[in-house]
Amino acid sequence: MTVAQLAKSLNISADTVRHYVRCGLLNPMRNPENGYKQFSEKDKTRMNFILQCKELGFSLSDIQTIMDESQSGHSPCPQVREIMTKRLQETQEKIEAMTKTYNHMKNAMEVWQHQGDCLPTGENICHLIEGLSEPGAHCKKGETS
Amino acid sequence: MTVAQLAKSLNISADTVRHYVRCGLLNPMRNPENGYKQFSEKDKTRMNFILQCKELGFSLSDIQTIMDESQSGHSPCPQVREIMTKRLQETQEKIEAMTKTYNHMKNAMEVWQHQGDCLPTGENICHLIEGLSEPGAHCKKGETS
DNA sequence: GTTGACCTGTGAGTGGCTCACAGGTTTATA
DNA sequence: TATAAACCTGTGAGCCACTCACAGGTCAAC
Repeated sequence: MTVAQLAKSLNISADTVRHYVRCGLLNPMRNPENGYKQFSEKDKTRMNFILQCKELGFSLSDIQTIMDESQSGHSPCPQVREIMTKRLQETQEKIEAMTKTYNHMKNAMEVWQHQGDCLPTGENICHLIEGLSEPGAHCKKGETS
Repeated sequence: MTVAQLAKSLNISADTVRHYVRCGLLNPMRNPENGYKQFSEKDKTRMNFILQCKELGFSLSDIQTIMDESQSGHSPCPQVREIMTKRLQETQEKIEAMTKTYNHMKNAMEVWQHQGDCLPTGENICHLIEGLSEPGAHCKKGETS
């Protein structure tokens, strides 16, 4: 299989395949005639594993770690559990942070619905944004449209 | 104000301040004696604006765009609304994607509680992970600990 | 044999920091 | 006044997971 064939069969981009090869997650043979990467069924299985791991929130280097451990004959399971615990918490924190931002955004959009646009003065950059933290300061006069 | 003083007064890292300067979001004077960055009160106000924008989900280049528009005497408000609409949707999509991943992770952790660790065979890498998508395949024998 | 579509590998760019590091500056002590 | 230690500076490079750009190679149809 070439890069494009493997990519298509797994519904990912050829660039992604190349990226994983460059990272060392995959080590395909080379076609001696033209130097192109040549993937075996085993490579495809490996790629599938990588994709499954990604869905589970593992980073590429996590995946490398797991595969290395397995390759060297040890059980990767304890590491898998440990890494997952870490990633689970990180993901939770990220979601919380993003949700907080999202709520700020939503709130801003609502407030802005009732405000017109303003021309900048030397003192401020955008009334909409600056007004949010100083409730009394948002645009009352000088509205332009 | 030096980098460290500005950073401390706004509770951000000195590296972040330097980063914004490198990006062109801030253009502090230089102390002619030693070439150090020298921030004015106006720079601090500007930095405050940047931080507010970040909380609202704007990217650094969004912020640059907004400040440029304002600086050139035009109202940045229409752009602010437009960019925000885009970022709001992006943020929602990101949260949804992360939540999906999070649920996968949670589910995996639960399933794994009832499974032992396995030694890798030539055929697989980690039963825990591979077992998730092939419900019948997860580790039943050969458990090691 | 030649056109043109497609594919290849590699280098570089993205965002938003964060770290490393050599050297300059400031402060405390001798 | 000398010197040592602590701290601060600017800049370069690295992080992650791709994605894009691009010059050149390959292949099928005519």
